[in-house]
Amino acid sequence: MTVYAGQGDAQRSLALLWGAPEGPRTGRSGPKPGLSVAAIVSAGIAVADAEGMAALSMRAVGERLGRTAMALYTYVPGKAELLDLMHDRVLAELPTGPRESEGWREAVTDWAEELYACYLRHPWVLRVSQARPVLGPAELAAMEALLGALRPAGLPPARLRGAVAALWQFVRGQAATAADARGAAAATGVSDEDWWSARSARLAELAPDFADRFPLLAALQSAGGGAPEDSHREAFRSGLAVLLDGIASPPGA
Amino acid sequence: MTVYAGQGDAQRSLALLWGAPEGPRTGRSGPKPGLSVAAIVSAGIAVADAEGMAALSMRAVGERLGRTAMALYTYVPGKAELLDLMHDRVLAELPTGPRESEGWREAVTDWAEELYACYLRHPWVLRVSQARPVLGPAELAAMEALLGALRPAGLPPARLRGAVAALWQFVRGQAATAADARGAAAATGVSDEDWWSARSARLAELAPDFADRFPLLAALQSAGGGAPEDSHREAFRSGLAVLLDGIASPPGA
DNA sequence: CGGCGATACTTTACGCCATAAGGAGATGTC
DNA sequence: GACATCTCCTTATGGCGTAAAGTATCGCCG
Repeated sequence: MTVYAGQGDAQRSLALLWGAPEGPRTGRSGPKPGLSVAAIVSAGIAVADAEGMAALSMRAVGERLGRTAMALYTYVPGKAELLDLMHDRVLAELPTGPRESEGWREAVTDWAEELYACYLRHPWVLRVSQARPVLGPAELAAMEALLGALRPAGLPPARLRGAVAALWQFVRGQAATAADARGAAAATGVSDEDWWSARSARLAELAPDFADRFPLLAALQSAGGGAPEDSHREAFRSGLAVLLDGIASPPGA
Repeated sequence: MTVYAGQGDAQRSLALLWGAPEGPRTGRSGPKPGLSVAAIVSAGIAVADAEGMAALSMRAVGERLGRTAMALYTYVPGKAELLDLMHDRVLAELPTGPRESEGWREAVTDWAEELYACYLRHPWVLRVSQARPVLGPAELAAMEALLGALRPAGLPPARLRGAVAALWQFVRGQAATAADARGAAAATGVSDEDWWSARSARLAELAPDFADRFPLLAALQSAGGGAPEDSHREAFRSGLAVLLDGIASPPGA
């Protein structure tokens, strides 16, 4: 199941994302906190990485910390805000420093590869809604890094915005496809290759007129390409190439 | 929340998607069926359109048909398969006939606009997983239509695959962004514009060093662009332009 | 025409989920 | 020592998908 983030209390999420790193807490009564927002976020990521988004429940996170689900509500307003925090923590894995690439093509390619790999490490992030982003520091840093990589291309603002959108959506979408395929393979024990051939066989059975109804599709399918085992990477590379060429070329028609 | 589709019994889904259009049912005993797969799919789409993916439950669909949730299981193996059917039914709204466009750029633009509009009509479709696609007839037809539009560009197979992937992911991603923004606006009563300005103000408060930490982002933000009220369409258009230019240009570096 | 098997649909039940409400125990300040 | 404050718990509510089993309705065959 997909999960909306950014649907919680945005103000609270923002404050937690950018908030002070938990001062020394002087002059407050009551028992010492046994948990922390950071620990809860880590536990949430651990659960989601291990069991997937569907298994991410407040109970599961609490259990991993030796608490009940309700204990978390002392630190975090609710599940939606926790997701916002988890999202930004994951994006913080991306490098932000200046790049040593030779040109903007390489720099953008590096950026895309890093993001793609990050998404594959944490596939559940792809189930987090992207509109009305929560604008955590890591997300903004990733954006800034992409803008830095694209700078030498010298695009005007409108086109730059388009390029950024197209690149991010593409990486995200391809990562989602690859991640889902990997997840399905793991869940069912059927390799991607086997799954596709089984599906194709069944389809040929149900729609014997396939090649007539979808001639271009059939032609493309039979026009072999890269080895099937890395078809996801192949699609990623060739799609990215199209995007880079588009960025490099002067605006057309 | 996002929902996996294609996670149900793929064989059953395929059969239902491609299956015979319900023969006259001769020589069968028992009460006459009061429902049909098609009616259930329609009801599901109606519920999802009206209330969103999160509100799509077997109970809700059954209720709309004057039945209980369990009545649906006579016709459909489960919720996952129902989602597969709903997905393909929605894509069947797309035009498939030959286009009267003047060139491939226009043809591809038309295709992208149609798909974008379709996603916005049924935003919940964007919460359906895309890997291991169920390969319903409508989805294949949409693919075939895109290939037809791209044909005059004369791309070699590998690049064609890349272009298709990049285009589809881009449209899907942009539609998701726009749809989420619209949904959030409807749910909260806060316009996109107001939301962004409120968010920006809060952000400036929490991160006063914003312009120092993210100079390129700040610059891009202040470099005004299209009117804010159609910023989603603007991003869609300029991103698509980059993609089309990339498809038009010869493979680079 | 009687009865029987197949089918449509229902009720009930199970184990999940997020979280509201309220209580118990620990810790600090006065 | 009294009290306020804070952490964490137990309990409860109303949802979910769907397994299991029961009931009602129909068509066929004897």
